[in-house]
Amino acid sequence: MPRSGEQVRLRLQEAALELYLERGYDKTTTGDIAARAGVTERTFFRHFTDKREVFFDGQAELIELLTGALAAVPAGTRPLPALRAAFHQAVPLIEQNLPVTERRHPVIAATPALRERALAKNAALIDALTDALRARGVTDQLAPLCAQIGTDTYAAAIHRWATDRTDDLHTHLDRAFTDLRLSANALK
Amino acid sequence: MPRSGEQVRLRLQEAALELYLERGYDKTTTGDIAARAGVTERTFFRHFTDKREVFFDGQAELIELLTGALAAVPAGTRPLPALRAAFHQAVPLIEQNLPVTERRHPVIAATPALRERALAKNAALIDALTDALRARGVTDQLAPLCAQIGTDTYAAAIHRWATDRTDDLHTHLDRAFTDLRLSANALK
DNA sequence: CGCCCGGCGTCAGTAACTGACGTTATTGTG
DNA sequence: CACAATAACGTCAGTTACTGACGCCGGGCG
Repeated sequence: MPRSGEQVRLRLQEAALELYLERGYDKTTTGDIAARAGVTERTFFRHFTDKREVFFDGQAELIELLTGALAAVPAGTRPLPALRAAFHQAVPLIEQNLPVTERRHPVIAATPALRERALAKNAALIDALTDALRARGVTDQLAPLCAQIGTDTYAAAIHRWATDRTDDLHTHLDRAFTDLRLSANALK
Repeated sequence: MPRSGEQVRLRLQEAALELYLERGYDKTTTGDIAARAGVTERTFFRHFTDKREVFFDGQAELIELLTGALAAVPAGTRPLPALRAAFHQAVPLIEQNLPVTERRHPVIAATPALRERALAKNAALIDALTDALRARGVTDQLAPLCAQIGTDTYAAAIHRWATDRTDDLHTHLDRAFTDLRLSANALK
């Protein structure tokens, strides 16, 4: 059983967020974060592989939730409708994480290194959804394309929702997928 | 007028590619690259901002070509057809760069740090295309989504073409956009 | 009570970058 | 054909992200 490792981890995350907001990402060292969390720099790197990773946690939960939801969609459902249904299942988790996400967002937007990592995390989600689509019988040709496009639409919906919160996330989700359908219909 | 800076830049790129292929990205230092190019480590960082950037050059040309091609598409053309037309214009450049791309690909695939940078470069392209779409009168809501989806489709086409070269890149491009249309049509 | 072990501290080391300053080679000018 | 101007490079010192090795310490378990 761990001593109190999980609490140290949480303190490190909170300390990093605070310092990144106060001084900016570049002007805070990993030693600063560790000091505010009451540990040494070495302990920081025992909990997080690098300075960026402390900002992106709980991604595994989202991937498990979405792949699980995708597997639960009735067989025979086409890829993009299946993805849309899975994303609807994730709405509560996203709404619940909004307070943290809103604090992180300006830091990520202002820091290229963090944007790169955010893109990498998104790519990992797409890879997982690609595998989940293949497990549903989607072609190797079609699975990566649909996973990518579906995730993009989902991301667009979240962005619209975060900037204009007059409507529900469910509503934005359906609206974004409708935009996708209408835009794609203009091809040919 | 510069001394011979451009040749040094090219030697550094070639040296980096060779060393990354020989020992792998992690086991080659920036000093190694500089030494093989016949310069010092400091000079490496005068030509490239970091160790990853030496691998991603000529992105500006592609962005200029695509945004220019997008601006040249007849007004009134819907976003995704316009993007498809622009991507067709870039086919010669991509075919011409294939030899270099093929050498870089295995290194990028094996190196997470380089994949992150590749994703960032792709994101920069999407941002440029988003602006170009807005200049064509596309909504702020629709422009980012279409730029993202169009670029994804274009990337899928290139990937299919690179792995199965029996067909033309033009053919793969049209096929991928058709896949997009058919997949999106399954929404409702 | 003593053993075990997981988490932490300490120390030393590597390598990616950065700023400051001096040096060389090329180019335009009289 | 000198000769200044300047862009590119070398040198040096420094910071910081990250890693491996080893020792310590506290808590569970027989």
